[in-house]
Amino acid sequence: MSPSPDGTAGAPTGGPTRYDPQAIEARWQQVWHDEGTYQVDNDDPRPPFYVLSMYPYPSGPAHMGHVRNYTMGDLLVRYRTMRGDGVLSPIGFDSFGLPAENAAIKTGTHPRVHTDRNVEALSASLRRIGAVYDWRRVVKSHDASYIRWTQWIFLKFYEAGLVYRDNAPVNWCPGCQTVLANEQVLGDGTCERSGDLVERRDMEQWFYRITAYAQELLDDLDHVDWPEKVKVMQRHWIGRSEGAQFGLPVADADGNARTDVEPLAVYTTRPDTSFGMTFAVISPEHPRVDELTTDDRRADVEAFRASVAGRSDIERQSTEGTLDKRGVATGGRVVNPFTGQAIPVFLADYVLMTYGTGAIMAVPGQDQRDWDFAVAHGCDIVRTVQPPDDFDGEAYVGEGPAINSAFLDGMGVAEAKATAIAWLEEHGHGTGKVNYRLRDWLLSRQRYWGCPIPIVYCDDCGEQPVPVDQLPIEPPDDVEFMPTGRSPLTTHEGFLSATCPSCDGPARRETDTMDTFVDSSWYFLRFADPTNDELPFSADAAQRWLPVDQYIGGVEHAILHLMYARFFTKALADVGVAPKGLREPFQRLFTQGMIRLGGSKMSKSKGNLVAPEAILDDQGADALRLAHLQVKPPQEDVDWEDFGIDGCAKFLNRVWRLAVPGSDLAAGARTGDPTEADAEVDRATHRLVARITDEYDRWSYNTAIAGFMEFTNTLYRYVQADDGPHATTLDAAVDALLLVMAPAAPHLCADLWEARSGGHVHTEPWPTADPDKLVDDTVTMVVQVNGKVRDRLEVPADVDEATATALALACDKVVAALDGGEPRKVIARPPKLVNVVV
RNA sequence: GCUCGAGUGGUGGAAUUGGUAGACACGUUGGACUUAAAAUCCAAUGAGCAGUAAUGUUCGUGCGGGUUCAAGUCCCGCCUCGAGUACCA
Repeated sequence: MSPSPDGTAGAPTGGPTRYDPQAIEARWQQVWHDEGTYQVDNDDPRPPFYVLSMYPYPSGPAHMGHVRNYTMGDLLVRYRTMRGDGVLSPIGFDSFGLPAENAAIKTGTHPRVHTDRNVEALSASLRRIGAVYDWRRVVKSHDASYIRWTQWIFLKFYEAGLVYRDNAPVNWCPGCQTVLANEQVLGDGTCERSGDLVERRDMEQWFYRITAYAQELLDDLDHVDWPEKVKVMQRHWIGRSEGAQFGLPVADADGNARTDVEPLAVYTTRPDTSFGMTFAVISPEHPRVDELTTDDRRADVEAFRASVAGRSDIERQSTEGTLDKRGVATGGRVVNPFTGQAIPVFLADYVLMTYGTGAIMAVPGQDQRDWDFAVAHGCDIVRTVQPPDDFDGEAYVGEGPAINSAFLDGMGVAEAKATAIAWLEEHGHGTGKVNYRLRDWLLSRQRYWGCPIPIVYCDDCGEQPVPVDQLPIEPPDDVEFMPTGRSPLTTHEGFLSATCPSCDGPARRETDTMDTFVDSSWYFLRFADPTNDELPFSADAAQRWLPVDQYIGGVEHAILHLMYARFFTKALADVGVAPKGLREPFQRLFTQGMIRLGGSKMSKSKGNLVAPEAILDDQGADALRLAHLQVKPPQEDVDWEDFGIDGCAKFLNRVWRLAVPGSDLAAGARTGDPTEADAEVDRATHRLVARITDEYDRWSYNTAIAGFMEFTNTLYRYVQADDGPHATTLDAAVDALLLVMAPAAPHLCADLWEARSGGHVHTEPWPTADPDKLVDDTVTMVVQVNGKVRDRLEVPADVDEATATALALACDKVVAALDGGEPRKVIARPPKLVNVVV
């Protein structure tokens, strides 16, 4: 598919030069870089517009997923620049992380060396696909200048009470030798990175208090222009529920409520069904298990707790297994405050200590799981909502009037809830309560290649934040990587030993580092002010550029990165670092689909990567970019097998032969008065501009590429028609094509534009369409009989309804269908359609 | 189970408010150019039926109903595939 060695053999009679992607692409990449075409200063007079593609983990040269992502971002950067905006287009590298450390263990190469090498390789790839950035603003997570501010922000949050240390049951990945955040554990209980089965361990860990923002994180989703899918996922993850929390007094041997011990707190979303509570269930990890267990049941309870402790999370969460085996009676009883009845307390593994109060009221009449449990353990079942007459199921969870519920009887669910909560509050049993599924963000990792947590431990003063003037705390370079996978920080004396900032006595340093999602939670703010050495960024710079006008990335970050970055932005604003009014980091989000090969996601770990190099060497960057844009709507996943690189390369050749100065295709061009054919090409040119503008604006890149091709086909027919082209009409048409294609195929368009007109196509203003030229004088009107197309007529574009009707009724087909009779009805939608009903 | 999203020619897809279904591309076929091939250019290409042909005609957007003059598009009920989530009380 590469041009034939003798170059011009392919053109009808040959152009003065041939389309040589290698030569022009390298040259223009150099021009954009040397001239700083896409550098933008913070006092740029143009309207600010911030385009950001998620910064990549530097895993080596770009793969196809990168190409797709950064091509789309680049198209937008170039398009908005031509529209007259001062576009901030930064790039950086998410350069901390486990792969570099694993490589060090395997090959002995230091993660810093490995990472720097990969950053270089990836930077070079990005340049080679023609993506343009303000390279002065590069940010790398592992740079000392970035670590410093990541740690500074940690301390700022520490001061504000948004960071804390706690002993908690955590997710431990044996493969990664570190703990993971809840968000990094997949639904099947495996690590999202290594695929290993995640274990439960109790460890001292650091947390960001993201739950303090649960409600705001939920509410502000309404104010961002994001794909609904992503918003739904976040809402689900935050998991707000409204209900009531109240106490169940512990019962004595006679079943009376004791007043000398704390009632057992339960949380429910269905306080309206409380009269149907016939037992309670608590988590095996609940601190009051011992207290509630009677002596005769203690052996069974202990055995049950031991069996649960030995089970993995997946086993425990599976719905397999009979419920009687998954729960055990404690022998203890509590009192249902609504009925005054004593009810038994069970232990069951499905009650999680980490949600609500770790204890639930069980209402078998309205909850299927409670129903199953009640049947297995012989508990009473009382319906408190009247099911419809035709209901033949077990638990009824639908709407209906309350029954068997004293003062709630007859009320609907919503009213009964409110009344039950009011009753609880009035009698001091409890209150209405909102709960969230979202947990605090576990940020510590037992790894070397990450941002160290700036804390020291002093025997006398305890946990102490590192003074900010000692930042950054960098991971030391003189370390050995052990095949055990244990972080070398834990054995590095030079790193470990520190001085207590409070008493100047000896202290030891925290050896955990931060989750790399911490780094990516504020990098977009650093881009606004990347060299600031007083602050992570100035509020003014953030005010100018943030929120990001268009953020672009993979949907795989829908929960993790995007939730964390939102939290950081809000918290940074609240601690006075970011502008007060900056509540969201990314105003608009576009999530592009991933690339599959052989049915599975293309990824390094699957070993099914297609390297772009061979294509760049052969058909060139513009052809590869076009193929990515054309193959499918950008938000959808795509199979590599469906890419049409050759077709795109062929198309670029067609454009080249048409547009290159001295092209034989334009050789016989006429001058003088334009003909109707010329006027039609002129109108097509204006329609192209209008169409592409609209399609770029709504991310319909695949149809935009089709638009280029369609228009090019039109021009080929035009230049090869008997009359030949009109010189100025053709020039205007080709110029317009080069302008609208410039964001998509930048090298080719830049080269042709320079050859034709001089100057840089990418600094030209975006063309505008003349509205008067968007419609033809005549249009094709469809004539239908009973909704079926029977004829097509050329009519004036401004034909009125009466004329259109008359023309339609005069058609042979219509006359035949009417067979002398009158139409029952005529629907006229001039000038597009007339439908005759007979 | 729940929540989203998607099902259109041989293939990827197009059709923004209901108004010519299949743009554009790939593939295939034919023609031009060539000693030949490649490349290039031009043309045809949803399926069926009738016709030498121009053409005519029927069917056709996962399945079954419905609304409408008119449905890929709206409504109801299903099926299949994909994604997310999963005992969250």
